[in-house]
Amino acid sequence: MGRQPCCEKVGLKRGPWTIEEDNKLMNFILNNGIQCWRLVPKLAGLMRCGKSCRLRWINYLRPDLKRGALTEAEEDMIIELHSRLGNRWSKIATHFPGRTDNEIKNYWNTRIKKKMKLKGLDPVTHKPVQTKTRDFETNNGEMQHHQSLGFQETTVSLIPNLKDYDDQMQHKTEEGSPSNQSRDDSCIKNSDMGSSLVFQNKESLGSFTMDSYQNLMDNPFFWDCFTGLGESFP
DNA sequence: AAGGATCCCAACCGCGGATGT
DNA sequence: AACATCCGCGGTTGGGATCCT
Repeated sequence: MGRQPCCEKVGLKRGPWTIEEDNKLMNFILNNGIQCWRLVPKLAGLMRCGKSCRLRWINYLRPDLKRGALTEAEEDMIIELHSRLGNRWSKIATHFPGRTDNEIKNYWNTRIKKKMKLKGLDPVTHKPVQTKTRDFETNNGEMQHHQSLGFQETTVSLIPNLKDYDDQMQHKTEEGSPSNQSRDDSCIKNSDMGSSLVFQNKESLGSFTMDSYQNLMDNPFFWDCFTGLGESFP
């Protein structure tokens, strides 16, 4: 039942890394840098394949790694980025200095996915699993109350709109559209952690910033809009 | 206390793209 | 152009830790 070895070479060590191996790899890279991962294990005196060394360095040994649990703000940003980028974890991870794509992917799969399902949202499309939104809205007095507080219907469908927009942009890029602007550039004005995301040229959105998204997410009424959506869909 | 179920994450695999020859 | 090699990415899994009964 076991897995096939990732390298054909027999005798290479697999499984969890020991402290000694970590030290060897760390010392080697800090002293010599990385030219070719394939050569790293040989030169560092490790019985590992280059791929394994690369992964260990990137996901665990890198000195700039941020340790500890992800914050709520980071979690919200992951959701937002995932709604636009899909499962492109490495792209998403570039917005989180010190976090790895593996870490974000794991966090998504083990926690956010569940949270979204509990809120009645499809983790793939970010759309409510429910289709009869009209019935929901008309039968839900609270929803109307929230709208009277300033939450428009478009607010709830915001994430799906972003995804659709991103899909369209990707399609455009794949077709080799003369407008060569990258998808990220077209919708993110300043994508560094902590700065505002500004979505432009989208009829359905107008202008929308990450800050306002954060405000939305922080507002308990926003999440109330989804309460009960999942109950009718096991 | 025991043991079964579930959660979580480090590590692995296979694939596709980039680069070199 | 064709092939080989390497790297990086995303999906998946093994197994330790934790929770539940």
